[in-house]
This record gives sequence, structure tokens and C-alpha cells, in this order.
Amino acid sequence: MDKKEVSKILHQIGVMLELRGENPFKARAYYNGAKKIEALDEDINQVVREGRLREIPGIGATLAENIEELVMTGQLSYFEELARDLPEGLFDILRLPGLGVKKVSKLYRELGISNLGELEYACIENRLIELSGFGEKTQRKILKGIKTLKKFQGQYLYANIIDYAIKIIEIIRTWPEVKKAELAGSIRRKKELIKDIDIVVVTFEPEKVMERLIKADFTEEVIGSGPTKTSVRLKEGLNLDLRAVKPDEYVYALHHFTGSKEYNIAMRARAKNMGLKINEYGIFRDDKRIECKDESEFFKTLGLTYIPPELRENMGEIAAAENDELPELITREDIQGVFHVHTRYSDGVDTIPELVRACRERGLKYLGISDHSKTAFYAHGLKVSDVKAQWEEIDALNAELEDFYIFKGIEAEILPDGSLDYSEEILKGFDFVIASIHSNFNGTEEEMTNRLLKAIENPYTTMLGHLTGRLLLSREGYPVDIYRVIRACAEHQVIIELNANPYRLDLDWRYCKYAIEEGVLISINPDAHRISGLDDLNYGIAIGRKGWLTKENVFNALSIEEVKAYLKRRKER
DNA sequence: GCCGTTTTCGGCCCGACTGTTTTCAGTCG
Repeated sequence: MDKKEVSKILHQIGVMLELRGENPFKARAYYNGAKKIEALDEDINQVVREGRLREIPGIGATLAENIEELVMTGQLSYFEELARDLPEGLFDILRLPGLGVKKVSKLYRELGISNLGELEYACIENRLIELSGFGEKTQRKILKGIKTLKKFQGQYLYANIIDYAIKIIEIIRTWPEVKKAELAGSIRRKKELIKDIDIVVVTFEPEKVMERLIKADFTEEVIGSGPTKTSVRLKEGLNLDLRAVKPDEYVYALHHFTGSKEYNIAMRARAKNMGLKINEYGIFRDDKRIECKDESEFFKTLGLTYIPPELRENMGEIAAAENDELPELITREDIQGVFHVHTRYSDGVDTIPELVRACRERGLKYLGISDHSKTAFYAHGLKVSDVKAQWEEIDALNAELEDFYIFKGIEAEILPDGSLDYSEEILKGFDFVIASIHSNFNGTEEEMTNRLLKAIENPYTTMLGHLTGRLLLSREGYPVDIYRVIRACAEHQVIIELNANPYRLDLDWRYCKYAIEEGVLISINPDAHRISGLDDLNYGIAIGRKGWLTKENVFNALSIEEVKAYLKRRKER
């Protein structure tokens, strides 16, 4: 049992206690415990073994006992006891925006609603408005929330699946009949959301491979199975499609199953125009296969330069490959530093010196600190006095650091009227200002766009933070005219953030190309709240590649000196 | 349920917003 699982169960206990109407502070103690365990920077099993749980602030006698039981036995009687009284469906209902434990528990107790289906039906029947505290608008909001949930159903976050997928493919590679195995599909294309895992396997004995898959520990249920293709549902809930091919079919199969569907359609049409035919078994001229030893040769045969998997979305990459105009995509090695990192001054976990060390360990040359601004009470946003204290600390550190630089920044709140929440006096003291929206999402597209436009026009705004505020799989972004915002950023030389947090990845890669064409710089920002969050950078880079970014388009691919010069120039204009 | 220790009981972050009310509970960040 790892700390993530432990943390999740503690959190669920907190929710269940609230649903039962018990002392809210008791629930909070469990939430807090869950957080503390999640943030633990060592192995939970070892902490338990050495009896050091109680040394963690926030873990008292009861929590320690519960965690010990959980880690030692893999289960927790207290948790199971609570779970017996509460239908699982209530947790789904809780995910709807606007519904918290009080309302959910009221729905359950007074209307007997215990899952999303029942709730949707009750809304359609107009039964919610009978309840005090509920009305017409709540009912509409719930229906909208259910619609969104349904839309996301069956999808998984790339970040939550990739490690699991790699684990599975590594197991498959150990099977003696398997000569080669590779991830294909949306995972290989590094899509932000994944529906299933596609794997291409090279073997001379496909039946034996299928047999192994069906009997594998990670397989929950067989959906369909034949000699070349088997689909199973995995224990984690998502599906795995495994395709077995012969060695000489591998290149074509890998290409075919990498997709995307739209890209494949366009590629097949192109081949047809050239008098060729492509499918998962080969490229054919008059039923005779043209041999390709790898994907590069595959593309060459079709008169194209190599198209990286991330770009295969039928968004202009085929035409670009034909004219040898594909961009040289950004890589991790191009990234020189990071902006948008939170510290203990606001809602981050680590101190500035700790973050500096972590950046250096990752080969980064500079760090742009940006804590929350004063309006963000919930995140301990910085008061003016905090800002000044932080500046002093950064100045002192910079005086000592060699080959590394800390930039002073802030993630300033864009208020409903579009203004930022510090005076000019303070704003001009920062090296850079990220302007973001964290609350009041409910404006119309026109209102939200104007709000952003005003923030972009602010001379102190260096970057625009997470443009739409979306949270993948849980919250749609606020409505906004993204093209207008991009054009405004171009006009006012405002950098657009590509927020690398795997739940955000906002700016969406589908708009990156437009931003590049308009001449906007993109900064791939981890939005880290702890050291480990710095590594979200890799998700941002993957998405940046999908968005055709090269190092010339990426702000944090600049060197320290170039960044300093850019920020100076901007201040003086 | 945790914490502190001038406290073994009493407090635990809080302001804005929404949608419901008719003065405020619930949700959110």
C-alpha cells in the first residue's frame, strides 16, 4: 500500500464523516491527515514500521492507529464500517459543482437519491425544488453538471495512465513469445485524455500471446478475443487493445494503430492519389508491398518527412511534411528555466532555497517565483508586506547564487473588472507578472473575454496564466474568445502560459499554432506547488509538441541573459 | 480528531458569491 492509496482513504473518511453530519472538525482532521500523508517525502511503509507516524504534525493517536491498520493489513475496519451506511453513488454526486456534503446528504435523506441517475431523473421530474435550500437554478446547474460528467466519462488523464501503461508493456515484453511491443494510439500521440491503451506486439505465436493477456494479473475481463486482436478491461477500469502482428508488418501496424483516425483517413487518401494503398499490413502498389524498415521509410515512401506521433492529428502536418516544413519540436533539453512556481509564502509546500536546489538538480538555470496575490485568501495570497519580505529573501539569495537566477514574480488575480489586485507601485517591483483568473467564472463569453483583454492591456502583465481555467475531467473552462485573446497578446506582447499541470494543459494545444502564427511567445509553466510539481514540465512539453512549439516560440527556452534582457526591454517600453 | 502546555478543553481560515431566502446556509477556492 502506497501513500497515495492511504491518503485517498483518509480523505474519503473525511467525506463520509461530513455526509453523516458529524463534527466537521473531525472530518477536517482526516482531510488534513490525508494531505500530510500525500506530501510525505519518504516511504509510508517504512514510517509505519519504525513507528514514526505520530511525529508527523496532524497525525494523532487515532489517525496513526488507523493508518497502521491500513498499511499492515491492506484494509481498515473503521472505513468499511462507515462505507456500509453510505451508497457509493453519493461520491459521484459530490463531484458535481455546486453540491457539497450538506446538499448531497439532504438529497439522500429527504429524497432517497443515492446516485447520479436518480438525481438526473429527480431534476427532470422537477422534484428538487420541494427541498428547502434548493431551487430552479440549482436544478439546472445540476443537470448541466451531469451532462459534463457524462461527456468526460470513460476518459483518463494521460498523467494518471502513462506509468500504468508503461508497467503493463514492460510485463508484456517479458513474455517469451513477444519479440517486440510498443505503445500506440493516443498515448503515443501524448493526448491529454486517454480512453484506452493500444499496444502493438510482434510475435510468431499470436495465440499464445493472447492467452497470456487473458490470464494476466492486470486483466479484469475479456471483451473480445481473436487470433490477432484481443480487447480486455483492465483492473484499473480502462480497456486495453492488443494487436499481434508478424515482424514484417510491425512498422505499418504501429503507424496504423498510432492514428489518429482523422490523420489515418487523410493519409490513406494521399496514398490513393499516389496510386498506393495503406492499411495496417503495409503500403501496397498493385497488391505488392513496398518494404519499409522503420517509420521514416514509411513516410519517405509517401513523399513525406517523418511526422512525430504528437503531430498526427490531421491539423496540417501532412502538407507541412510534404514541403519539408515540419517544425523542429521543443524538447526537454531546450528548456532553460521555469516560471510560475509557488512557495511556502502562499499555498506552496517548499521554500525558495529548496526549490532552487530542485531546479538545479533538474538542470534548470533560473526559477521564476510567482505566489498567489492578496485577493487569493484561500491560498494565503501575499500581502504587500509579504511581497517585500520575499523580495528581500530573493535579493539575498541571488547575491550568493552562481550560474542561477531567481526572478521575482507574482500570480496576480484578474479581478472581475479586469484590473489586477496590487497597486502600480507594487506591480512595477516584480520582474514578471502572471495574470490569472481564479474566481468569478460565471460571466458570459463577452464579459470573460473583455476581462482578459483588460488584463492583457495592463502594462505590468508579462504573462497570461491558464487561459480558460479548465480542469480536465472535472471542470470546463469559462467561456472565452480564445482567438481574440491571442491577438490581443500579440498586440501587447504578452506571453501566454502553457500551464503544464496535467489537469490544466491550458492553453489547449489546438490553439498553439494560431498563437505561434500571430507571433505570441509561449511559456511552459509547471505551476508547481511543491518540488515534485516541477516535473509536470514534461507534460507541458508533450502538449507543447502537439501544439507545434519550437524552442524559438518558447519563452523559457531563453537563456538567463535573454530573459533578463526581454524583461528589461519590456519594462522600459 | 488534533493541538497546545498561561488551555486536558475549546478552538480549529475565511471572504466572496450564489441562490436561496427575507437574513443566511452552502459552496468554492
